[in-house]
Amino acid sequence: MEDSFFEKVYKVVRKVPYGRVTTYGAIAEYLGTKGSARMVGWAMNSAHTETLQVPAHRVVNRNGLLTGKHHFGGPAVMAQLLESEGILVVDDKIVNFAEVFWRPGTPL
DNA sequence: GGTGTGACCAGCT
DNA sequence: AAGCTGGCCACAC
Repeated sequence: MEDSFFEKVYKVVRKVPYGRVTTYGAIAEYLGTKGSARMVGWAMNSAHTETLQVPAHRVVNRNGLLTGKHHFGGPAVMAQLLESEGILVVDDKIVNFAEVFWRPGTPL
C-alpha cells in the first residue's frame, strides 16, 4: 500500500454512510494509530486539497462536538451540512450522536 | 534528519 | 468547573 496515512483516512471518511457520522478516535483506532486521533484531524486539514470530496463534516470528536467546524469555510457550514443529512445539531454538537454514530469497518 | 505542528484524548491542577 | 500539560504519531519544512 503506497497510500499515505492521509489517503487511508480519506477512504474511511468517504465510506461513512449518508446521515451517519464517525469520530477521530474511531478512525484512528481503525487505522491502527489508536492513541493518535490528532493525525486524523490533521489529515482532514489536508483533505481540503484532495481532488475527491471528503465528507469531513461527518467527522466529529468523541463528544460528538463539531470541533473542526471552523475549517469548513464557516462556523455554521458544518452544522448545516449535518442537518441537511438529517443529523440534529445543537450548540455545535450532535444531539442524536449515539444514533448516527458509525464505526469504520461496520457492515452497512 | 531534527523541529514544529495538528479539526484529539485523558489526566491533573 | 474550567484551563493546562503531556502523550500520541504522521507529515511538511
